[in-house]
Order: sequence, then structure tokens, then C-alpha cells
Amino acid sequence: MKLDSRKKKVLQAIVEDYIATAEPVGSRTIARKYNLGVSPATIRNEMADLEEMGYLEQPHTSAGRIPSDLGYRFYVDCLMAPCDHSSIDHESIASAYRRKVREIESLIQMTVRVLSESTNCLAVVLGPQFGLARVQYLQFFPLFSHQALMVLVTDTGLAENRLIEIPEGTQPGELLHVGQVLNRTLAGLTLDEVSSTAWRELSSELARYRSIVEQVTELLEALTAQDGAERVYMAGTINILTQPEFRDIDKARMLLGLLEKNQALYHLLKPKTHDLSISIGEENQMVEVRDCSLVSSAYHIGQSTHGHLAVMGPRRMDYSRIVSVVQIVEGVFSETLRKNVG
Amino acid sequence: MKLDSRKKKVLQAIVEDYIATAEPVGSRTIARKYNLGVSPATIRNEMADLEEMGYLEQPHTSAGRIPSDLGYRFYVDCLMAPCDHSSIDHESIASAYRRKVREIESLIQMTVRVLSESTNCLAVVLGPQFGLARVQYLQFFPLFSHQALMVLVTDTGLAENRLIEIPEGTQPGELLHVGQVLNRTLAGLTLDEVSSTAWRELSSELARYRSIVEQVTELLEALTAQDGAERVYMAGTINILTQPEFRDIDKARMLLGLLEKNQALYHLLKPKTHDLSISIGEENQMVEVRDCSLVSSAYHIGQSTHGHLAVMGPRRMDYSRIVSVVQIVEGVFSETLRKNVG
DNA sequence: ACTTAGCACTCTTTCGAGTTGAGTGCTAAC
DNA sequence: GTTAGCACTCAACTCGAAAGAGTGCTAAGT
Repeated sequence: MKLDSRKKKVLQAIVEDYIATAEPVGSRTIARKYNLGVSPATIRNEMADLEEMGYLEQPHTSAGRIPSDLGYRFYVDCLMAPCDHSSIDHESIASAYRRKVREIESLIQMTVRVLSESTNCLAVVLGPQFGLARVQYLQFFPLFSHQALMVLVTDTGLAENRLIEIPEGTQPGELLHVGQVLNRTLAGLTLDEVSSTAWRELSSELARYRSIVEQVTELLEALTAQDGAERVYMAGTINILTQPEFRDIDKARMLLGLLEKNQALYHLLKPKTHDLSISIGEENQMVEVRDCSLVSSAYHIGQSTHGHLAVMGPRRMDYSRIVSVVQIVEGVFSETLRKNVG
Repeated sequence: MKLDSRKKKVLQAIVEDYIATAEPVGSRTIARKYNLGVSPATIRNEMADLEEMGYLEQPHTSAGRIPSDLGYRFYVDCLMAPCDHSSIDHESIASAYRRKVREIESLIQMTVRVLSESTNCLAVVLGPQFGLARVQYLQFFPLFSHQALMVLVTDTGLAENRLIEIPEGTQPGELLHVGQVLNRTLAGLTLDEVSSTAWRELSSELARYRSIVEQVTELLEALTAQDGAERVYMAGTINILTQPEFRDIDKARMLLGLLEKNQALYHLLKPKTHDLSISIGEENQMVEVRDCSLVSSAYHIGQSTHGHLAVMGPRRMDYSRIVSVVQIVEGVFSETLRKNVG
């Protein structure tokens, strides 16, 4: 059954009023504040219909209506007015990115802070995935007799480095040699391919340097780790607690408990393949976030998706504003990544 | 005025009962549970005395007593029984450290998790301070035509590295040269000295490489930064919310708000110079933590203090247990640092 | 002189009853 | 199809009474 134009208007009014006030919305309120030119009684009839169709819910008989997940979904897909851009503080976003940041980690930390501050919600960023990046080169620099620095540069321009242990007395020439063999074997492969192929046994040349090769493996595995727990950045947990829906300590605790498990967050965000995705309430798989909505976006370096950024808040979030903010921040962030790193 | 032996016993009973139950303790409870061989009436007299002396407080006339800050302080200093070590899960701590961890950052993250899990409180670790470490050597490795890797190794064995931009077309030989000049000038100085001296103008030799020198400065400044905001690690915020004293959302929010400001945490912990320090309630300067106690300990690499680890919980925390855990973890952590890094 | 039983008193907490107010659903008239 | 009117429902608030925990004081006991 399709919604006629007046039903749409009523639904929209209810969603927007509820977003603004966090109180169930009654027929009288709608008739008064949003002039649809009909009386409360008419609105009541419409509301009864909308409830029957599953777009609205009633906390109890003598309360107003609140949107159901389906109601929010319809609002987001069909009714939502494009965001009034004047309500977004473009300047504070832009100025944050004007400061030059060299480390990718600081850039992400800044991004997550900007996101949480301009949405008053929780913000999450998943650090770049390396699985599809290709090995450009791998190099070892001797530091001490027993330590060296390993640097992995990928075609996306990301350079990861790590200290490794080397057998006492390894000569710089030997390190160079190991590097050359590895480069010959690995260059051009994606990190995922590298992790999944049996390159380790490839060469008797490296038999003597097993401990080094193992450490290379470790780095690669850390970079492509399935659970990605190491690469979750978060800010604004405090904002969660200011929402009236989390006055209940136990709800708040359940959610914060989830947030401490980086891995869970990773799994929540990872499946979002689309550029922009909105999940409302029960649409999220995890029970802990069934009262929340998530607006997430992939970010890119060049063509390929490198990670995700997201904003989480109550289902009753200001979708239109938050979608805009997420898009804007994703844009600046991707662009900054490209410039600084590519 | 000194406390006679019975008063001490009463105070101890009250503190311990309150720690266990979070409820104000009445005279009857004490007479029943802790057999001091006297009647509730006698205990009441003692309690009135203790209150007058400032060791106890009464939430309202018809409630039992709770310890004041002074009461806790006396308990911690004079009454506290050494912790029953069987209540600590040594094995789970030890096993965490048995897994070999190469990165100092992962080690800290693990430590903070272990601390929070074995205390059920919030755990904080301040990353190592570099101010007193001495430059052992500084080196540049060319990566791309416009990027190089800078590595700083200190006498404490910590190696920090960072990507830097170099002017297009800089030759490897030039980089080597810059490294040599810098080493000649800086080797042996503490990072604090380096930051505060005017070494940057030292040499016309480096005039052409100003941008590189600037990036060296940036790294040094980041490592010795006064506010240390970058180096605060935390786990177990969720534990805070399980404490009955934070059922009140606004209190919880105030505290969590503080926790989001790494800098504040840094300032809370930094002044603790002693090996082990306990701050109770109002003894902490910041209002946000006036309902909390903090057990902190410095950790060392060799002789010198390198940072702090701490546990924060309600004033009503199990001091004796938490002190033990902090000491144990500090021990294993310092030892692991020394072995892996020194 | 210290201890203790007894008792009146205080103050919070709990519970239920009554009241208010917001909002609905239905019916009948427009 | 719309609307006014009205009875009905239910959460939220208020109030007072009762219960319960604990105290402080007094007077008697050791």
C-alpha cells in the first residue's frame, strides 16, 4: 500500500518533531505546529493508519506516537529534506584540516574528533585496510647489532615500519640480500595475496634468516588482520551519555561495553560496502546497538576503498544533518589522505 | 588525639564493610559481623567519637556511618591488612606477559587491559617519557625521492621513527651528511636539553636543509611534549559505570568527560613522583574525581622513572587488593620493558 | 568509670490512593 | 471525507501514612 501525500506529511512531521523533542508526538501538536490544514481528529485517523502499516508505534495507549524503525527508514529514504547547510559549521571542519598533519594516525585522530564534535554523537573511524594495497618495496635498515628497521612501502603510498630483531652479528650486506630476495618475490602482490600464499618456503636462500622472515609475516598479518581491532579510532563516547535515551545506566553500560571491544566495532562497520550507508535500530545485527542508528561512509585513496568512517547516535538522530557532515568530512579526509600520502 | 585500639578496630570494620557493601554501616551490623565483644551501644559511642574526630561521616541523622577521606586515609596508612594474595589471579596476569610483544605500544595496551580487568576499575598508563633519555643516534634512510625515514635511538633503547618529507632530488649522500652533522651535535644530550637549546642555528652547514631540521625538531618536541596528551592509554571505562556511586548519570558524565581529555589525565598522574601513591577523594585536585581514588605507580627502565600506571575507582575501592595488583603489574611491566627494549 | 538495655526520636524509603493531564478511539453530525 | 464532542486509558505526580533503620540519651548494672 502506498502512502498518500497527507500521510507522508504526517509521518514526516512526527519523525521531525520526535527527533527534536524526544517526546512521543500527539495529534494536537502536529495540528498546531505543522499546519496541514486539518484538525487533530483527522490526524488521529491518519496516525492510526500509519501505525497499522507499521510506520509508527505507541509506547502506551495514552501517549503520542513515535516512529518505528520502518518509519525512520521511510523518512530517510523518501521524506528527508536536504540538510540546511547553514546549520553546519563548515569553518571548524575546514580549519581543522588546514593544519598540516604528517602522521596518518594523527590525521585519523583529528578526523574522529571533528566528526564527533560536529555531530554530538559518537564517531568511529576504521584505519586504512591494506589488504588490497600492493607491495612496492620492502627494505631493512640495520640499527644495532641485534635490531633493524623494516619498512614496507605500498603502491598506495602508505609506508609502515617496524623494529625487528635480527640474529646477533648479521651483516648489513646480508640484510640487503634478504631484502632483495623478498622484493623479488613479493613486489606487485597485494598484501592479501602475500598473506595467503606459501611464499615463506619459497627459497632455500632465506633458510638462514627464518626469524627475519617470520617477522615480516607478522607485520603483514597485522596489517591485514581480519579482526582489525588495532585500527579502530573513536571519539565522543561522552556524547552518548547526554542523549535522553541513555539516561538508563544499564543501556549506557551495555553500549559502552560494546565500544570497548574494538573488534565488535570493526565487525559492525566492515560490512558497509556502500559509499554511504544508514542502519537504523534493529537493522544493525548487534543487540547492543538496537537503539542506535549508524551513518557510515567508506573513504578512498584514489579508486579503492581504504576504510570506513561512521557516526553512531540514537535512532532519533538528525539524519539529514549527520549525513551531510559525514559526507563533508569523508570528502576532506579522503582528499587530505591523497595529498599527504599519495 | 590518638586512636585507642578499639577505635581502630571499629574504624577498620566500618571501612571494610562499606567497601564491601556500599551501604552506610550501622552499629548493630558491626556488633554482629565483626565480633569486638561489645554491644551496639558501645560501638555507637565509639562511632560518635570517630565522627567528631573527622574519620566518619553521616549521610543523614538516621543512617549509618561512612568513612570520610580522612577515615580512608587512616585506613590506608595504618589499618589496611596486607592483601590476601589468593584473591588475585596471578596466572592471568603472568600469562598475558608471557606472549611475546614486540611493539612498545602493544605492550602498553595490553598492560592497561590487564590492569583494568584484574581490578574492575579504570586503568591508565602514561607512555614513556623521553625527556631524560639521551640521543644515541639519529639517522635518515631515503625511501622515495621526496620521503625519507628518520630514526631516533636513545640510550634507553627506545627507537622512534617517523616519515619525513625531503626536498625533491635530495641525494642519499646529502641525507647521510645531515645525519652526521646532527649526530655530532646532539649525541649524548637528553631530549629535554635538545629541545631547549638553540642547536638549530648551530651550523650554516645545514642551512640548505632547513625543512629537514624542522621535522627533526617536531619529532623531538612531540616526544617531550609537556602535555603528553598523545601518550595516554586507558581501558575499563565501562567499569566505572558498574559502580553504584555512578548510578547518577550526571556524575558519570562528568567523569567520562574528563577521561576524554587525555591532557587532564596526564596532569592528574604526572605529579605522582613516588613509586606508589594513593590519592583519596578530595586529595585529588580536580573536582571531577573528588569521588574517586587513584592508586598509581611509577615504572622504570633501569634506574630512571619512565612513566606512570594507575588505577582509578570509587573512593570505596578495595585498596589493599588494588595496591597489590598495581605493584605486581608495575613489576612485570617494567621487567618486560627492560628485557624487550633495553 | 565503663558498659549496656531501653526508649524516644529522626529521617529515608516504600506503598497506595487520589488527582491531573495528555492523548486516544469512537460516534454522530456536518 | 472531515470534524466536534466525549468517554476512556494510562503514566506521572502528589500526598500522607506506615515501616524500618539507625541514632542519641538516660538510667541502671557491673
